[in-house]
Order: sequence, then C-alpha cells, then structure tokens
Amino acid sequence: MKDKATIKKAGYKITGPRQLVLDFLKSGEHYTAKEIYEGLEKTLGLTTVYRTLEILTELGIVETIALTDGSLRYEYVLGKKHHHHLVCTGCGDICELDGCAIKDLEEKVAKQTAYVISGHALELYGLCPRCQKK
Amino acid sequence: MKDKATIKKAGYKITGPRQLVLDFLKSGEHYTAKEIYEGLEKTLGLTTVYRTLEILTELGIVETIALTDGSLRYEYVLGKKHHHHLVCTGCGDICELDGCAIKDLEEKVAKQTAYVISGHALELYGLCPRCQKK
DNA sequence: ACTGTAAGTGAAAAATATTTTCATTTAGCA
DNA sequence: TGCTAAATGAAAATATTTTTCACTTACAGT
Repeated sequence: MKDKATIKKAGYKITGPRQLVLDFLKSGEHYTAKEIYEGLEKTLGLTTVYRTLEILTELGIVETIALTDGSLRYEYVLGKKHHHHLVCTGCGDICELDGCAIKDLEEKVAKQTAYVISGHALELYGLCPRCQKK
Repeated sequence: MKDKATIKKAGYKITGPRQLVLDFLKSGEHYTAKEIYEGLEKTLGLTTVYRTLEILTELGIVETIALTDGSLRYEYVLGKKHHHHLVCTGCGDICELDGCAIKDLEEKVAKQTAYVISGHALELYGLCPRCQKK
C-alpha cells in the first residue's frame, strides 16, 4: 500500500483509473502502455494510461524498460530489489536477473566524469532455450 | 572500409544513400533516424534512412541505443571497442564509457538460465556538470 | 454529509514515429 | 551496354504518444 501513500504525498489524487493501472502492473510483469490498456479492457482511456505511467515513473513506483526494438515496457518495482532483465530476441520473454553488478561502476564513472549518476539500465539479450530449438 | 565489404558480402548493393548514411554516422556520434535524415538535408528519403539503419544494424555495423524516454539512437561501431553510455537526463548529452564490466555477468547468466546470450545494453543516467548548476 | 474547486478524465484531434505499397530508378553482373 | 533484381522515394497506412477541451470526480474544508 506504500504506492498510494506515495501518490498522495506527492499531491496526486487516488482515482479509479490509477488504482486499475497499479493493480494491473502489480499482478503482472513487464507491459507496454497498450497492453495495460487492453488488459484492462478499455475501462479507461489510453491517454490516462500514459498519464498514469508518467506519474508512477516520476514517483519511482514504476520503472521503464527501453528495449532495442524501440518499445517501452513498464514494471512495478516497489518492494522489489533492484535487478536487471534478460530479454529473448526470439519470443520477447523477459526474465528478471537478481542482483546488480553495476553499483561499483556507477561510483567509478561518477568520479571520472563529474556526472551525478541517478541510475542505470542494463538489459541482456539472447535466445531462450525454447527459441534456440526453432 | 570494412563496412562496404560487409554490405556486399551480405548481398546488398552499395548505393548512394547507403554511403551517405554510413559517412554521416561515421563522422558523428549517436543519432536518431530523423537527425540523420535532416543532417543529410533530405537528399534521401526518410524511408531509406530507416531501411538502411535496419540493414546496418543487422550486419553489426551500427548499433541501436534505446533510451528510457523511448527514443532510439544509432551509432557506427565498426572499429570501436565495445563500450557503454552515460546519458545526461538534463541536456541529453551522451558520453561513451570505455571498457565493459558485463562479460563475466553474461557467462554467469548463460549458465544459470540456459539462454544463449547475444549481447547487452547498459546505459547510465545522470546529470552532467553543466546541468547540475541549473 | 455537503459543497466548491482544483485535479483528473476521456474522446477527439494533433503531433510524432515507423512501416508498407508501388511505380520508377539504379547497381552491378552477364 | 543491356538486363534484372534490388533499391529508392513519395504517398498512404499504421502505430505511438501528446495535446486540447468540455465534463467529471476526489477530497479538503465546512
């Protein structure tokens, strides 16, 4: 329930559509905006899906996964440990990889470049066992 | 010149538009399809830019960088060492980071998941020194 | 509980991005 | 030099995301 408290604290209202999107993302995996819209059977507008995802991302409740095919997917991350993704280039399946090997790198890069690092995205691409057979 | 040999060997023709796109990418950094189209002052069709990028990516001459704002950028990589990117969330500036800390991770994940890993994408996000002041 | 109001919503339109279609042009081999 | 399959570009189609605006709703203050 920490998600709703976060939304309120930021001055946003808890509305029906927002709860729908939250619940949908919470129960699932890594969805595109359209998948969320269709998964909810158009009980809300696609516009609202986009707007809600924008807010949830801004608040850190949801994270964006940008794939090299140009698609964007959204994942509910509250209560999850930071992790990375393994994407099958055959079927599109996405696995979560526990742990993160990048923290040290972030610090090193921060020192070298004088950037203030706010985060990172790491995706591995490959073929899942099933797609290897095809 | 290895790029043209690669294109030929794959059965594609060396055309004017393809050379324009290659030269544009080779002399520069990380461009979107539209930036390439406009950088070349519309001496070729945008359609052709997309088609050319698709081929160049397929042949490994160019790589795609997917950013979390949903944009795709293309980078000429022949002769470059594999590297990662540091993206300023303020001004969009992209630095290249030498070296790669992910090779070990790839092997570990391959063993754990039975995927055949084909590659990965790692982008760090942060604020560049100039944007920190704003 | 009731009400006022700023925030949120959805439909439609607009803007943006990418792909497909198809008639014409061209690279490069015979 | 001519032939032909591949490539091109303009336009249309499709897909994705954002903006606009009139209507609705959450919720703070009574």
